[in-house]
Amino acid sequence: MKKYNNTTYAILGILTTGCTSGYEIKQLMDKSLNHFWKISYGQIYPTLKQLAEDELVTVTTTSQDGKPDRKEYELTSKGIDALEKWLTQPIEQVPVERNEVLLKLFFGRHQPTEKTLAQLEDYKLKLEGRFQTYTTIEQAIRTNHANDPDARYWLFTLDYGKRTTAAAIDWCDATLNDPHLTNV
Amino acid sequence: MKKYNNTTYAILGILTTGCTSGYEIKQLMDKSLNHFWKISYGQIYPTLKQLAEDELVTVTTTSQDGKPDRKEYELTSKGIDALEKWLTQPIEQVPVERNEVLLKLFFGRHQPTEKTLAQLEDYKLKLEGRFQTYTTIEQAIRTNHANDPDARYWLFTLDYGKRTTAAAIDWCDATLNDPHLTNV
DNA sequence: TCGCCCATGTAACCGGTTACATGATTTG
DNA sequence: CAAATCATGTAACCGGTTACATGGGCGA
Repeated sequence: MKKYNNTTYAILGILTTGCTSGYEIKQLMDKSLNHFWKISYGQIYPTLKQLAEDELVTVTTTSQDGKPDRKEYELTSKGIDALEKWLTQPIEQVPVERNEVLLKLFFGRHQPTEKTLAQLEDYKLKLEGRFQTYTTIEQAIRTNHANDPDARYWLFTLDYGKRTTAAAIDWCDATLNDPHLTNV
Repeated sequence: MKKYNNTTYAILGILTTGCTSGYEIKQLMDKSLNHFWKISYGQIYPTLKQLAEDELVTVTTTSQDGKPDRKEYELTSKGIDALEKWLTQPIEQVPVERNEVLLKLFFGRHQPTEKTLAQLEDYKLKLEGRFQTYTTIEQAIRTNHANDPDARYWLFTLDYGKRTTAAAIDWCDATLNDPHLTNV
């Protein structure tokens, strides 16, 4: 069986949740797995085309009056097989997450301490904003998708985001208060 | 002033730590900021060429007997300015970190629970390995670079890695023991 | 002798974003 | 009247990895 990249499987997977068009896929992704897998139309449309060629999905074009034409994609059994096979494969390795703040901090010696502190404060604020976003999404899922069988899995991914973000915020605090940084 | 990408600044920054050739840059990066900023020769050599053209660094080719020619790069004052200016700029936004395990977990409903558990166990093992690596590097810095003025900043970045990895491991444990997952 | 270390470099490729083009309808 | 929403798509570009080419020295 042909190998695809993870983004292709993300699209395949999202097709199981009831959305059918490229436009809908983008919308659903933006509000559900945006925090760990963002994608753009520049990927979605060509990928759907490819998936149709490979018969992992079928296409039906429907014309709607007053609205642009719409292509509806549906998973084939071949598509479901491919998705399920991918799901069970363990990941090869945990990828390195690039972090611009750490990169700047790494060269912190070439900068007055107050600038470093400002950088950390700014980062902390951004992380706190992100944490808030996670909490908001979590509430939305709990109220709007209480009976959705997918919901529990979505909450797991949010919990991951909250925990790692909280740890990063704690690190900001610890570093901001580190005597090695403040008493130079 | 021209804008460069972060990798270019990473190279610029690493040139302040005493290494001079492309080969040395790669080596130092592999053992110091590899955990949050990996790069390959395919980026290093063309970037150094560009930096020399833009006069942020100077080049001197030295021939060594018994060894291949070697190009030594040195920061110019213009290069130092560019680096310092970049250092103080706050980051635009915290980037989305793609996570293949979360992506698979998100579609966990289409998989038997035991497979999901296996995926999580595997992930946890990999994270524990990474945590160990961080601890090892930390010890190495404390013993080999005790008096290096850069060392404290390096330790901050390691602390970040340790904290966020530990949080991810905790999440694995919590999810593995979550009754929503184990009693289906 | 095999493979690693030193050392530089490039071409092909991949994954992804951004900006653009098109165009009707609805909402403020 | 402007702007957003619905809807599809492509071309240019960017950042990055991988694989390859070259070639002497050195240790097991």
